[in-house]
Amino acid sequence: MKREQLHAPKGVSEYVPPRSASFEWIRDHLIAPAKAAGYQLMELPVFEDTNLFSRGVGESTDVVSKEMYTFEDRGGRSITLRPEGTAGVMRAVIEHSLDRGQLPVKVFYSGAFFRAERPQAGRYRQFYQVGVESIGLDDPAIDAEIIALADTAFKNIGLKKYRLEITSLGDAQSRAAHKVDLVKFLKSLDLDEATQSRAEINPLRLFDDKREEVRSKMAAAPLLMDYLSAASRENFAQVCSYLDALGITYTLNPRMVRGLDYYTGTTFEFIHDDLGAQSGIGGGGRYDGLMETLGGADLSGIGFGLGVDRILLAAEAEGVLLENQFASDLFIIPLGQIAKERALSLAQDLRQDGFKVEIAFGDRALKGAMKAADKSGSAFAVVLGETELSSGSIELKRMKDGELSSVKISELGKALSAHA
RNA sequence: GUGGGCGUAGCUCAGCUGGUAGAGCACUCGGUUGUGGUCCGAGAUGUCGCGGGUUCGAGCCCCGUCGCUCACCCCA
Repeated sequence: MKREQLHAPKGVSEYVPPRSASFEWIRDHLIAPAKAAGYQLMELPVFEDTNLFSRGVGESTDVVSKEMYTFEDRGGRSITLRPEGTAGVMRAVIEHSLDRGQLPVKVFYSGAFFRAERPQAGRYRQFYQVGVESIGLDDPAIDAEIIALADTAFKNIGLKKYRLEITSLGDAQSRAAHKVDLVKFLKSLDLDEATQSRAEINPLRLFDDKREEVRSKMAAAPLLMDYLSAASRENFAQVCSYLDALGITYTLNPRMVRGLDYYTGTTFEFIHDDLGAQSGIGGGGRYDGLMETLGGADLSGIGFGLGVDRILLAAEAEGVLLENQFASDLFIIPLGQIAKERALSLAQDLRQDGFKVEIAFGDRALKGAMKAADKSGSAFAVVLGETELSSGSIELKRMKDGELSSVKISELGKALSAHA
């Protein structure tokens, strides 16, 4: 009986060798700067109570209103696969009273997120994000540090063709004042039905409409930037001057819109130029009311989410991933049973010393095994047979030029570091 | 959710106005005895996405369906 070929669900991103090594490398580099700055891991569930997102992210967002994977579990509870990370982090911070300790609470996370969207280049139904959050203190210096964490990660990866856009969404009064004028302005516009209803849900959304006819109409729209209260303005100026001091280049984009409702104050986005329509590789901002909304103390926080899938795409587009970055140091080719036994323990010893060591398995002809060593990209190869076992010395072959050097088997480790 | 493009070996693709499949790369083995990358030879691999229709006959035509892809929307 023939079985149907099984496929991964539509639109998920998955990584298998050899590309999985690049994925892992990118993800680790995204996390590293946060770790170096004292941020600690949050390992949270991928599914949560649906209310967490409808309350936290906002009912008016597309993410909540039409992109969530929501289902009922066996106990009749409404469960949702996490579409973003911040809400879950806040829930956990409140639940474990982390905010009762020293502030800010500094955490990072890494994992899969889910959104039921139509897949496209750089947009997946299951995707990966690395996020960082600093909760409990409203200090412009933290805003700058958070932004710098992402920027440093991109620089360390070797990305060049990305840019940072920032703006301030101000405080509640700033936004309220602006909204009145914006709504008035939008009413004067002749918009199609779909756009009109979008405007009703969240008038700010019209600022990032890509259609030319909408963009030209929006050119004269009142900007939130111009409605900032004195305090908000001062706060944002501080953030900018810290960024200047850090040597981080950015452009002000007063028309920037984020898709999650909880953002306030400093808000930013990293955009990559080689990516097509889904060009945002990361974004975030401050969220003043989120924690209180979720039943916690009235504390402010700031954080970001970085799209690992998209950043991998960007790194590949820029060609910054080195080909043999992940290859082994040594490839051992044993000849015969006894040699195989010795190869196993030799490999184990060398691995203990920190070398990446592979063994040629399955009795292939020497030529074939050598070919496998070549394909593996390993820096060195050795053939371990009767001669070597009895003499105790072995020919260490440097693969890039074929140069052979005779070394004692017991000193292979030394030789590897010396010849590298 | 809306619209465009595409679905032929693991990958990239070719396949003339319909006559039941090919190339390159990759893979395996070999070119005499224990050393890869070049070269030469041999070999393995496809329900031509799936279902139906037209036809003596369909990978090529028609319908449907699924999938992939790009854009809108949305966002990481």
